[in-house]
Amino acid sequence: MEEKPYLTPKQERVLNFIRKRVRERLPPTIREIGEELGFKSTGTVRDYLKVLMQKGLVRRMNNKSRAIELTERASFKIPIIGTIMAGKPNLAYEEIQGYVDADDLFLGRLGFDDVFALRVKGDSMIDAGILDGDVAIIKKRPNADNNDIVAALLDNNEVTLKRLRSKSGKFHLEAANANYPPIFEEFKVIGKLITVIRKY
Amino acid sequence: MEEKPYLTPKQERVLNFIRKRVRERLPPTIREIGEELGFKSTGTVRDYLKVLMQKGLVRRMNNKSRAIELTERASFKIPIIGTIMAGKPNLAYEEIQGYVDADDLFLGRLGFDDVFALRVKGDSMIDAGILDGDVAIIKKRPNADNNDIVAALLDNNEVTLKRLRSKSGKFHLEAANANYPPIFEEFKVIGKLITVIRKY
DNA sequence: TGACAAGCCACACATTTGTGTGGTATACAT
DNA sequence: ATGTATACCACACAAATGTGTGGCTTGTCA
Repeated sequence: MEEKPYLTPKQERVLNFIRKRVRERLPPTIREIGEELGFKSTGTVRDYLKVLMQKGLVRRMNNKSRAIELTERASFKIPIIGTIMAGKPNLAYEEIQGYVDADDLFLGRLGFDDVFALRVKGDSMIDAGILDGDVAIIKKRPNADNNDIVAALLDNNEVTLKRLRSKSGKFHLEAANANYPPIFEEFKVIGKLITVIRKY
Repeated sequence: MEEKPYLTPKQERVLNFIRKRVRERLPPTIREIGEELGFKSTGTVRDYLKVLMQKGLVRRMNNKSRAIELTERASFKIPIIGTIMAGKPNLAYEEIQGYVDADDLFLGRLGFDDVFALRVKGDSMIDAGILDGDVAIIKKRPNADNNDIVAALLDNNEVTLKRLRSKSGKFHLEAANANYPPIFEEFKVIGKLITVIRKY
């Protein structure tokens, strides 16, 4: 599934140090790497960086201090566990099926300039699994497709989360709850639902 | 709610540029800031950095390149919009009620060492608003309280997401779907549901 | 009329940092 | 034997980067 180039233990140590520093905010300088790993020559570190570059693990910019970039995504990852081994007292981390990338899960590669959140009030979308108190992540858009769940601005200046329906060329809004009638009045789509998050 | 020191527009621009660069991986050098903001002297930039430090917004290390650190939490934030102004074509960002902190929303301040994710299969928790395909973020724990939703390991080595119930001192598992009977067989709690995420 | 802060600039200098050349040694495969 | 990869070092040099001093305006507040 994932292509990981072979790394010698030493090379791995260098890469791990870079990872650590990047996580902690500031990529290291060549001399900082050398100091940490016990190299007395900057040339040695450069040799390591060269192989890491050749193996596609890091990118660099010329003549720029600390300009070491990891090619792997930086945002934190949560393991997805599949089946669990019998009898084991702990989770079998060997069984990790993959990782959820947090940023990805949230925004799916969108920037977050055009993204905002609404806290859901009421139970009008309960049959769509959207409950009171959930956080709805909305991608700003002036339009949407049939059956999309959208945030819409009503005439009374309320924002509501509803499913967009088209019937014979005209759009209206539908709740996901039989107790709420469809909305045929004027409205304006302000965005499309891309993610729902609920905390317990 | 939040103590934000007063910043002049110019100071804000400098801070925003630093934020941007930090997000994009590498804090800027003094000269990079000057270039972006149109300052011809490094001294000017240092003046700005000095006030930003005095106002507690950034930290610096002496004689270290790019060693500008933001004091604010780094993880990205999504604005929560409240009511929307009438007639405005765009979202009224002045109406932002606050920000969702992504990391926070996910994990609620927990580290992510003891956290993993399960992709939900089936509709057994549909009445709790947990649908097929949702991602369940689980905090590893060997036990939980009555009414908590838990990930549990069954005797047949399957992992399932159910609500934990105690009846006269004994625990069993309940689906949130009338079509599924409660589970009284042997099981082991492996973690507690803390977040549900659904992507559209 | 100060005094003071915000906003700028020029320029010299010190330090940090990256680049590059030329080595040495070991191990392994052809 | 020759080549190639790994794994180091010393050292000189260039470029980037941070520091510091001394200015100069424009406003505002007392």
